[in-house]
Amino acid sequence: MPRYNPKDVEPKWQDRWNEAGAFAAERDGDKPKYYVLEMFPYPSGRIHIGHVRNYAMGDVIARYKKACGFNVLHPMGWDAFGMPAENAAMQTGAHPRDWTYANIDVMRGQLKQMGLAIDWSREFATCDPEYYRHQQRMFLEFWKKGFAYRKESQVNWDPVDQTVLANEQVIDGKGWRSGAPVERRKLSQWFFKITGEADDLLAALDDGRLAGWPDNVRLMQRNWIGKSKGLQMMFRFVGATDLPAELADGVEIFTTRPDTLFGASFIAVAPDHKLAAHFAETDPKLKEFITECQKTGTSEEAIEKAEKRGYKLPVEMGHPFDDRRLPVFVANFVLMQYGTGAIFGCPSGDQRDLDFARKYGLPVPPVVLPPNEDPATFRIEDEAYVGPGTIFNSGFLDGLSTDDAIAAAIKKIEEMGEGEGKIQYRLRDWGVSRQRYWGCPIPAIHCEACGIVPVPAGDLPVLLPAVDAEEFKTPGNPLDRAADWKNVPCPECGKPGRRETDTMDTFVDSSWYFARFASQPEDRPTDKKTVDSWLPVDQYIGGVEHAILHLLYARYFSRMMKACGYLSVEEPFSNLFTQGMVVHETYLDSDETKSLKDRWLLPEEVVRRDGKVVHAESGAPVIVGAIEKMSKSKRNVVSPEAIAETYGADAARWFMLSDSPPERDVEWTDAGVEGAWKLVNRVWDAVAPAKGALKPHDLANPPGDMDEAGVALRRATHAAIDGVTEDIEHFRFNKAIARIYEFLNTLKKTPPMKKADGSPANSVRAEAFAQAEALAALVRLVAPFTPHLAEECWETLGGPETGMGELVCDAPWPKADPALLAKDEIVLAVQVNGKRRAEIAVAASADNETVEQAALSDETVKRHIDGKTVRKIVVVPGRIVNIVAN
RNA sequence: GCGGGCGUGGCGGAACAGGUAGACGCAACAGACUUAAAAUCUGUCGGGAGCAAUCCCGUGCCGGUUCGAGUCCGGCCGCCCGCACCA
Repeated sequence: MPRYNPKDVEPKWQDRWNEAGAFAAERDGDKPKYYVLEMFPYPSGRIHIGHVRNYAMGDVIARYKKACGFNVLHPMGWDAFGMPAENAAMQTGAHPRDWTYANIDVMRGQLKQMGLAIDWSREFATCDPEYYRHQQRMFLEFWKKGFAYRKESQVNWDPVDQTVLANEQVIDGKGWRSGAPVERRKLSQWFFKITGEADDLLAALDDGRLAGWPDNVRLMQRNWIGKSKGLQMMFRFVGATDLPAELADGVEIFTTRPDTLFGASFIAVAPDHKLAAHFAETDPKLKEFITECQKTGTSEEAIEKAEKRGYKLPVEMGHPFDDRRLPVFVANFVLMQYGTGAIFGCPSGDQRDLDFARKYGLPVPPVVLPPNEDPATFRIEDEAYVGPGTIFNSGFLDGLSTDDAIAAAIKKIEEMGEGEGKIQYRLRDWGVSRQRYWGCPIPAIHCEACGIVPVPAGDLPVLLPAVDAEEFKTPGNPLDRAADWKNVPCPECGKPGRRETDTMDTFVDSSWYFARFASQPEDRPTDKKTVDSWLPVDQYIGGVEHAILHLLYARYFSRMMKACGYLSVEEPFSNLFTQGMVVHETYLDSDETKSLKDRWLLPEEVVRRDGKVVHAESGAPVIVGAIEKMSKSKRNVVSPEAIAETYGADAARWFMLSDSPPERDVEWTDAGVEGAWKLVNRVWDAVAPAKGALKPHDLANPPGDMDEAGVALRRATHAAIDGVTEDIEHFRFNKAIARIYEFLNTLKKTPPMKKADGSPANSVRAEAFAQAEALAALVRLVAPFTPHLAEECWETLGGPETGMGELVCDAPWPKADPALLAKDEIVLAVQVNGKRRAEIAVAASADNETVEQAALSDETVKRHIDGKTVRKIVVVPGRIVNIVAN
């Protein structure tokens, strides 16, 4: 019997698929379409095993759906713009373009080695001018329609590197590379008006348009959009102020809790608020305080976690409902981006306000009485009460519920003409400007006379200028220094102008790539008819880390593209699956004289010897660290190439889908992949001796004279088909795999049916049929998971001669016969007072009375109810019997 | 800080919609084959008591609902992820 050798077999079938054009998607005939898409990779250098898991999942779906008769689109491309290429340029001197395309070449080869059923003819990278030129064209249209606009916003600025920093590049308030304290700086930037679609983006989460999305992702998006109803109102200064006219009116605040207005004890504005800026002009200490606040990063997390601090302004404000005077602070926990950048503080009803009030000795009047509390004894100590209750200490609101009080307070303020009920969103407009080189240039020209002018459509694309690789080692944005490129005449007046040097956020690139995969006309982003024939994506698969931004931006982008006539769907992804990460142990060299950075060891540098973990070469002890997401910095990565080299792509794919549920993290272990390798061989060992077994049988016509063993095998076969099909449909790959194991165990335990001895001829024919059917099913069931192995088995069994398909990837998915799934006899557990005491076998069709009698007559059951009175018998048909006795 | 997720044998996990906890895999142990090892095959495998039949305990912790709770409810504890310029 030939040994299975993936090194020969896998490339052989990859070539055969290629020659046959097996995975080209074509919109012809009357087959229904199915679009499977995995989030495309960033070309970071090499494929890691996390990619293998992601793409293996999509591949199972693609191959399964193809077998089920769908016309499948399963494309691949590269999310190729972004910071790592520029970081690499700074470190190694390689030009981002060269670095990126070289990485793509390597990674394409690695993906092909995995045997994915991908239509490679549609591949592109987002840094291809042929892709981003269309993005520029859409940008101009969005601009014209008012979807794109400019406004000022805050960024993290590194004064040494002369660059804007991502939040992840700010560590303890300092730039990651320069170590210089980060400043917050205002820049004029481009935005997409995503808030204009906030309502529809929110509505679609619940109206069925995203029924195929996981609840947790929809919830995260709902929270992100953060629709809240509240009150926007003015607080007025007490007495005369010498403030300029635009500030003298007072401070406009937004609150979701107008019911707690009587609990107000201060007013606070954000450090970026214009009122703060005004007083800072004449107050150096305030100026210093604001600068201090700006050293906190721009992330919401950093701001929320920082100690609550404030600076008191020399003004006071009146309470709208009584004659109290409230102090006014500049406070570091008030966010300028949300609401109006100003709040009223109610310490008894908000933890941040309470912390602040305690720190600055402000009063804490309680105004919401929790249920079952006595107003005489209720006190706020260290915890604010944020829940519902009855309003007290609150004048005209006393005795109302929180909900009623909210309505009453809004009504009153509206009557007073001091404000109105308002809906606020947490969602902010999408800032798409990036002060970087390696991104899609924003097609605009600044002109002293004409302002900001669009690049004429005929002049597109605005290509990135050729920049010397050395340029990236100089601080700042190379585009700013590319004089030849930057200095151009204004397209409107012809006077000297300069190009916009901002490039687009890479989330823009990934917001429409799925549409471009479906349709790639040369002269426009998409051909509407073609793209509509494929969209929406039927199954989108990717990491949960994209649950909010990428998926929300893509949803918004579809709406903009629809408005411009490029496609017809609002929601581009009808079903979403978010898979977990691949994690691995980390290993640390025990030599503490080295810097931590240099002590991390690759998994292949480490071996387990006599229960100890040691360095493979030196034998020195190794510290086993936490199990973490695979990352370059901790070196806990395994190379898919090395795995494929040793065990083959099939084993790697199988392992990545077995054991752990796909939505959960999976730990990569050597033992695990060895287990998968064993499986590959067990399948081969089951198939190889049955060479040509399929040819003599017509699987559609089972013989009628099957004996018991044959019927048992057929039942197992059809149970496996049924179970695996259900499991794949529901993304339970780990369970599908468990069922395949079960089936294979049964198959192996069934004695060989082609007997050479004197068995009756009919029986041999019938049993051989059962076995052929089992093998044909087995091979097709494993095909989505281990496609190369399946092809080799299919050929060996004589599959091509059955008329089902030359290749198993073209063969139809097996169908379970319901008649073989039904059981005649079932085993029921019998409980006495809720504890399992016995099992009884009854006919599947037995009625409750029969079941009760069978249960009561069981010896063990009798013993347990002896001397007691049976009070009740619960019979759950097909499941359990519970006898209640005392 | 806010939001989301997860806690089941030595390990990854299974358990449908409240109905036999531990499917399937890994590891481990015992045996077969082998000069030997690897590979392969067979068996055992949550803890405890018992020769056995069988019984007691057991799904992070405390409490509740129910004939019946890993699953539902309330309260804790622990771990992981996201938070707008990483992709």
